[in-house]
Amino acid sequence: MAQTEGAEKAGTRAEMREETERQILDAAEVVFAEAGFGGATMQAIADACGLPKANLHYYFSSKEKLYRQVVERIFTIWLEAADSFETEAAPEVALRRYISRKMQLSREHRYGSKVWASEVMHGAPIVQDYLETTLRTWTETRIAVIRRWIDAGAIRPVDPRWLLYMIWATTQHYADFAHQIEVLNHGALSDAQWTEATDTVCGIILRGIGLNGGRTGP
Amino acid sequence: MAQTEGAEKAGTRAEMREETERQILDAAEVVFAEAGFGGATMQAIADACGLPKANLHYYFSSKEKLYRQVVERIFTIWLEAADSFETEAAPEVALRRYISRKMQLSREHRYGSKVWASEVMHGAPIVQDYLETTLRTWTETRIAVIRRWIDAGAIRPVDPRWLLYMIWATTQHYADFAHQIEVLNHGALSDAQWTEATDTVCGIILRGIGLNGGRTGP
DNA sequence: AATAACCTTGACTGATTGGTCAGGTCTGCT
DNA sequence: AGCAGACCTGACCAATCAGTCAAGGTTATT
Repeated sequence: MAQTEGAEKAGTRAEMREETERQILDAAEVVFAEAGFGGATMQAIADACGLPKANLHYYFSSKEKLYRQVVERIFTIWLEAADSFETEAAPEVALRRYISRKMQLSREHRYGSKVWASEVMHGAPIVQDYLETTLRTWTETRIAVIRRWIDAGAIRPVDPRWLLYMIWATTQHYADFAHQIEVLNHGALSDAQWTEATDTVCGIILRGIGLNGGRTGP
Repeated sequence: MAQTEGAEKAGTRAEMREETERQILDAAEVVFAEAGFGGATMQAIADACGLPKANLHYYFSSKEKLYRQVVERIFTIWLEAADSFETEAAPEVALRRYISRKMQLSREHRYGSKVWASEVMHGAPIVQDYLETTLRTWTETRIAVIRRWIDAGAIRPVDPRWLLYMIWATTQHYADFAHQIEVLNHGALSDAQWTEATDTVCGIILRGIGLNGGRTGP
């Protein structure tokens, strides 16, 4: 009974193991996001997913290993979203889609975003290599794309780096500073507000680099 | 000798106490920023300012009290910078000055910004009341100012909230994600890069809300 | 049914950490 | 000089936490 816990359907051994690991990772993501790596305790994570602490150590040999897997999972999701920055599309289309996707991610993966932010803020002790390899490569290809747009006169000449940082900062702010935003908003953002915020962010950035990004005419 | 430590000039008792407290707060700011509240240890802070741990407890009764003072000091600096958003100036002047000031703050108070970000990310357990009073009031007055600009047709109609969040996010990103930026940049940003980033951020945002914010013509 | 492999868990441990305290030192004042 | 009050600190707790372990339970396979 203990193994076929709750409402989950029993599957093969491998499926059940995967399911349990996912539950632990989900709980760990929230706890790490809310307390930071140092402030999080294995007991708190165990409580959050209703498992005894010793069981966590059966699936993840150490707190650091568990944390590493949480961060790696976030990075994977980030990478998938990064693909929505299509290098072949027109700047207006590519940027609008990328910004929208990142806003959606901030809404759906608030805790993941916070863990990533926390990790980078603390000097990326775990994911330093990702920054130097995957992220750097991705960034350089996108910088090249933006440069081409500039050379073609499609957008105003701005250093692509500052533009990318602006997009990352603005979109991730809605996850990382969600608490502050919700205090100022007297509650969580509504569907309409998320849409409006996304449109506004797209509008300002696109218009800011010389595109007629707004919904209404110039 | 222990009391007239290092190169500091001896002053009155009160001055020396203030000086020591400042040293501790400076060290604590860095340690809290780099390790988070939970990951920071009093011993690490003590080492960072070259004082025995017991001495820290003489000046600050508990880790939480020390942390609170660090956060309060940051909030004060933030408030002073917030004054550079002059409510009487033209939108282009007010916004450009405010953004520039915030960029400068990100450069000069990286650790403070990180502590604030961390505090808010974890649900503002210490500064919740500041968010609900001071920050909310400040934000509401600036929203009113921006609304007036919109009504006067000075800037395009955008919800002032999303604009403010964009400014906060973008400027603070240069402090909170400094590590990531420096990895991608292969080193710290130069004076010229800071100036260029500031100009670009100002340019995109001002242009994005319908002002001719760039240095060059339209 | 027997067996081996896998999973679960309460109880335990060594190490770390926030905080305390007694006894010492220094400073300013009379 | 002598005293009171402020300051300093090594040594010391009690609590907490990551990680261990042995014993028991469950499942798949033959």
